[in-house]
Amino acid sequence: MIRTVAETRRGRPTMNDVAAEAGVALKTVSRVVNEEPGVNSATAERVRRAIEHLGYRRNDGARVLRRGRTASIGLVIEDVADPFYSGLSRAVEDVALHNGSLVFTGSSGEDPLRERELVLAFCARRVDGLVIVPAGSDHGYLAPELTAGIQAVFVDRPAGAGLNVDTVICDNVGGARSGVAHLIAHGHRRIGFLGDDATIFTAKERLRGYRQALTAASIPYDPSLVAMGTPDQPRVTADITRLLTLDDPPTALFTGNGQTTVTTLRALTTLDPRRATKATTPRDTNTTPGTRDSSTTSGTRGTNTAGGTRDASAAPNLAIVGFDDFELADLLTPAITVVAQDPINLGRTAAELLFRRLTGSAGPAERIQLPTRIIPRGSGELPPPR
Amino acid sequence: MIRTVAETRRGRPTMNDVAAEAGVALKTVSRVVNEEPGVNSATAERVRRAIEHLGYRRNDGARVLRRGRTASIGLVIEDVADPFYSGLSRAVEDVALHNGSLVFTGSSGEDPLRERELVLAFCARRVDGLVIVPAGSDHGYLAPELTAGIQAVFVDRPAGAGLNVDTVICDNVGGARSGVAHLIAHGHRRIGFLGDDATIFTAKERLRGYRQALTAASIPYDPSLVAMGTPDQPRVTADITRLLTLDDPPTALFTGNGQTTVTTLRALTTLDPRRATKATTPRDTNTTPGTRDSSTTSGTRGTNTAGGTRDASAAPNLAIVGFDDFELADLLTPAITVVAQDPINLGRTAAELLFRRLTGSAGPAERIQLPTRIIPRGSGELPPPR
DNA sequence: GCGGATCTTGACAACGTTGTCACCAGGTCG
DNA sequence: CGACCTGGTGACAACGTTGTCAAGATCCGC
Repeated sequence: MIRTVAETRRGRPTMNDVAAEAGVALKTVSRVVNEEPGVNSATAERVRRAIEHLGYRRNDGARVLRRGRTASIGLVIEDVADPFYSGLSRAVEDVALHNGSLVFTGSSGEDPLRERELVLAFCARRVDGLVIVPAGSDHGYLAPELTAGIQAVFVDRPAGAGLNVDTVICDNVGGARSGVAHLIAHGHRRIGFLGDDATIFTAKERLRGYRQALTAASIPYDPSLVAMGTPDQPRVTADITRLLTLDDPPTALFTGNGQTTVTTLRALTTLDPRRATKATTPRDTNTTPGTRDSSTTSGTRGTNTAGGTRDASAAPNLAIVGFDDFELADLLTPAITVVAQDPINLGRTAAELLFRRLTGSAGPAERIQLPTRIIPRGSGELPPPR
Repeated sequence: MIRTVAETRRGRPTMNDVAAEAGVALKTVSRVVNEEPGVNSATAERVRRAIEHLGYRRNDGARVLRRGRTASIGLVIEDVADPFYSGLSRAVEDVALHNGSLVFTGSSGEDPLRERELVLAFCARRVDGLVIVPAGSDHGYLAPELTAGIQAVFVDRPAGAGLNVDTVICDNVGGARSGVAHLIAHGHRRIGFLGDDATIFTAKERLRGYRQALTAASIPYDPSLVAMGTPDQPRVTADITRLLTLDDPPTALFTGNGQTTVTTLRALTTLDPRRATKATTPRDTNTTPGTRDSSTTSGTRGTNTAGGTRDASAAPNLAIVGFDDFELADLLTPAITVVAQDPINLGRTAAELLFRRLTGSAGPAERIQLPTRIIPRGSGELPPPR
């Protein structure tokens, strides 16, 4: 009995090992593995048995080197753990699967440097294409990649100036405008705006929508009603306290993204016992899924709620409309009215566009805008106190 | 002036092109790119300029082929869009980044076949290691990979029989036991159990914990109080209706995972107007983030709540304890008491174990069990009606 | 001025696959 | 019977890197 070298070798068997085992040439194994026609069925069977016996698996790395396409794409988002992006992520993954592609996923955490590192690492792996939720605004580093033929689609936010790439975003201005108009239609004229950090594209756009709605209703814009920043609990609580202790406090709030909405609700519960579910059982955040980062989202304990001379709990029936839908919005009391965008649609549309490009679709860069829609649930229909 | 071929060529420049441009040998470029010592600084500078000029990036695929390690790992989970798994996913990603590795992510969707496909695709890409939340129970297909030297760590659920791999799970039995004991301590003796599909490991374990708690309190086990299955709205609503119309209905519910808890709350809101936030504004699920799949999670509209002869809305103050914490549990009315496990810790622990193996740690397969803890918030402390 | 050490550089094979081309045996057709 | 095709197979180069080894230049001490 002949024992081949392969059987005793360390590590992965190669096509060569299989060929030796089956007594054929390397190329014949290649043909069998790739199901190319023109192999005698008896030979093929012998090869397949050898493959089975040795536990051979094709090395796709080497294959890629030879053929060019890697059948993989890179996905850079802000944070996989954020429900908005994880929905988007899943949609991209599904489209990729459908196109026979694998997905490298990476979270930038709003850090332009990390975004860049991730993108370049993906490019070094020679992914066929990229889906990017940009953190930074300078994407000059992408230019060489693009001219080298890598396809990229930006989602949720556009690319920095000077980069001509496909983009899929939602109608931030229109969505915010309609959400604020909804509050105005229910009688509100003093409407607070709580937004994400002002450097973020979507935050700026939504503020723009807010102002448009005010203008359309001939309500003057009052900067003191606007607060923007990262949606961590202390900051939001402080901002809300400031808003509610104004001489002429808002009767309604428009919150600029999902995280901010949730943080706002938690702040209001802390500030206003009448709204509070159970004042003695503070939230324990350490193990909560879906938070951005355990260090940025601190608990409600010990937040600096003491503040102005007026009582911040003077607004028990503050109306609220939030941008972004979120799980359980319907089960809160009152249920939360939202301007919903569709992360799954966003991801799917972007990925489909990418694969269309990869299969040869030419033409100038597209900019697709997806609609939003209002889902009234109660919190946005509360009238102002008279 | 000499124009090199590289400048006019299509596609990516290679080290060869850079070498030609800089007037050095291929190997010298390799040294510069990899920051190996022993290159004259003037030469190195010339090479760097050529790299810059051509927009060269190292092809990591070829590099991998030569060196063996791919500096990438594969992550297979149930669904990236599920907040539990997306938290886990983010933790794995962070550890990978910290170890200079990229992550291929894939969702199995509880389909053993897809799990297998994903794992094998990752192996074909020669990932260094795998973190797997198994969907199936037969992992024979992994054996050749393991003997070939691929490291694997199973998370959240153990591997199928006969596979000796590292495993990180949480204390499902103990967690469920303590959650149910908590209800018993508050006076309940008729406690319903709503669990995930009975084929899923964690679901079985938690049912075991439920039974242990009953036994410890000398309460007989009543199978009619147990309902298991995929946590889609119609099924859960039907099950709850059945439980509440029993001759001797439960005064408390223990829900076996996050999705089931949420679905249960939604069902109760539908069934019991006294619990309902606003009966006229049904939830609109189409755009909600974090749902398992838009087809499995249907809205509450049109669910078959009509059923038994008794009134299913007869339990306004049903106590509830849920397995898994979830965002907003603290803001519901009443706030929801949960047995929290820590998906981030789960992911981090698994990934760290994987990288310890990859850096040479030998020894027998470990089985790490992480603790859970109860977070009382109100719903689990409601007494039974007298 | 010579043997040897040091520094810098390059030629070449190898990683595991696929594309190209050529070869051989056997059959078909004119 | 020779030209031609066809089905099956294999030899070989190439993909873009890195590891090994060796060679040439320069410098040291004696």
